[in-house]
Amino acid sequence: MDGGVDGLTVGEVAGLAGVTVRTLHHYDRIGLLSPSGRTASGYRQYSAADLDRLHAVLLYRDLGFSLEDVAALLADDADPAAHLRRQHALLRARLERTQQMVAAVEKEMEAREMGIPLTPEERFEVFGEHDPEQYEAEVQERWGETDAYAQSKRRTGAYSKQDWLRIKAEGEDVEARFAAALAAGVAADSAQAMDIAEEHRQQISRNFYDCPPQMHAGLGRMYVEDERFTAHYEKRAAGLAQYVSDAVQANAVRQGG
Amino acid sequence: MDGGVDGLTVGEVAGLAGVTVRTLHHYDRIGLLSPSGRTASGYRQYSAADLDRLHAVLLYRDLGFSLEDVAALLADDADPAAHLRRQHALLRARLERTQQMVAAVEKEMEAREMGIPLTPEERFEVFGEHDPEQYEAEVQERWGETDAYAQSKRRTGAYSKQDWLRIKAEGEDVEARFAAALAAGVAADSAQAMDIAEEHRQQISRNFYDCPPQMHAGLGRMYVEDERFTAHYEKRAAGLAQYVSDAVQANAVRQGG
DNA sequence: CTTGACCCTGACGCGACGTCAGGCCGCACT
DNA sequence: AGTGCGGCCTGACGTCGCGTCAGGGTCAAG
Repeated sequence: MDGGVDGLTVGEVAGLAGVTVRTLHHYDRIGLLSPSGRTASGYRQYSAADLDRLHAVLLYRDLGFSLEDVAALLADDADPAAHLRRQHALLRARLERTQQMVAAVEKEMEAREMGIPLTPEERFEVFGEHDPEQYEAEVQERWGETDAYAQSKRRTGAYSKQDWLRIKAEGEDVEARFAAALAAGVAADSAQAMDIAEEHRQQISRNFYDCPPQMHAGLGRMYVEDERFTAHYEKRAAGLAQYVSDAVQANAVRQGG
Repeated sequence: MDGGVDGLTVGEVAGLAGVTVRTLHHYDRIGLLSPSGRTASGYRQYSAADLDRLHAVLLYRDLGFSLEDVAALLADDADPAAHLRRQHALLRARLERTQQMVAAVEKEMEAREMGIPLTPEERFEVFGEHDPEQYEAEVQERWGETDAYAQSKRRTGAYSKQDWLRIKAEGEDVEARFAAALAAGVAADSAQAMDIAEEHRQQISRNFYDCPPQMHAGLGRMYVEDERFTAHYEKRAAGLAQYVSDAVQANAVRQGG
């Protein structure tokens, strides 16, 4: 009658939360999460409030905090709403960082496809926010755009030479057709130009990685934003980078709609 | 003359990659990443290829792989393009999971706002994919929608009672105005209904957490998708949940465009 | 009243480094 | 030519967050 809700055992909580019993023992031992009750025989009993706390602990832990820091966070302010706000902010930050990492990998895939070398800073910049000036000058002169470096980059690939030549030829073909369309005065958002763009997209998907229209649009933007990709296209024809970018984006809208 | 590129020292690589020298020593010791050269005096010399490998190591590590697994991954296939594809897929999976966690936190914030209890499974389901059937029945009968559980949930909040009453009153006000608009036959996508929706959004932002239009639209969808939220509105007036949802989404489009 | 699943408390082990300790390079500055 | 001083080397021990027995009590079912 006196509404004392009974608790869950370690095993039940462990099953619910997807952790081991040992983990819960550990959290009890270090005082991070002690069950609010025990049975006469010493069994741990976890209450609903304990589950709340465990939930917060696991989320913070998953976000990379040490258990000591988690304890501090949970001790700081007892307001649960504040935790939800903080967790929300932290998760959104993580989301953003992951998106940047995805973008970085996509950029690298595209760079590899074209044989364009990325600088070491560029490749690591997504890991932690260390000072970007620090090693810049020094590494620039060591690993600058020397032929040796570019070639070593290209050699690291373990493609079959056959495949590589075929892929290269396909790429050449599409680029040539883009250049021809540009020279002929075909509008970048015309069906003809978009068709070439679509073929470009499917080529990437076949040969390198799955490239949905939206991602393709991102690559298109990069062609005009990153000077090395721009240079790659401008070497063939003036204005080609912008032209390809426009056609790719127009095609993405067409495919997406 | 014979183009042997010289390497980077541990400190330089550490600075570039944002790790400590000790970490690089460790990776060398366990054979995960041994520099391709040494100076006469025993200094480690890292080549560009070593940086490539380190980059992959750090990415996989960041994704949660043990160093042993990372070694296996890197040994598996020497094709760098395969790694990029795999990393891309893993990152996208992580992105998705993070998005789910963000959504879960948002749902919980909203639930707390309305005093609706979430089941334990619901709160933990985003952590690891353990069998959803397993503990379902058992916990359902223990922690089902009893008053005791709901009340204990509500009590866990540490709001000042003043604040809580004011916030509650504000919520009541907006809900009442929604209900009145519905009763008066005002269309859900009319300016009047959207104005109430916008006030609802700003109320959430003020009292609970920053709620941009897009997120607000997500909440709106939940009002008709989750039966408990639906019930909350339907108790006041039939069709109100759908009405609020429509108004909120229309307003999101208006604000977003 | 036994059996098997679950609980308890030590206690040791392990992965991925952090953190000295003691000593060797290398370059600048005097 | 010496003399710092920062950076590099190799042990070796410490730490964190548990995993994994070992040895023993508990509890509902048969």
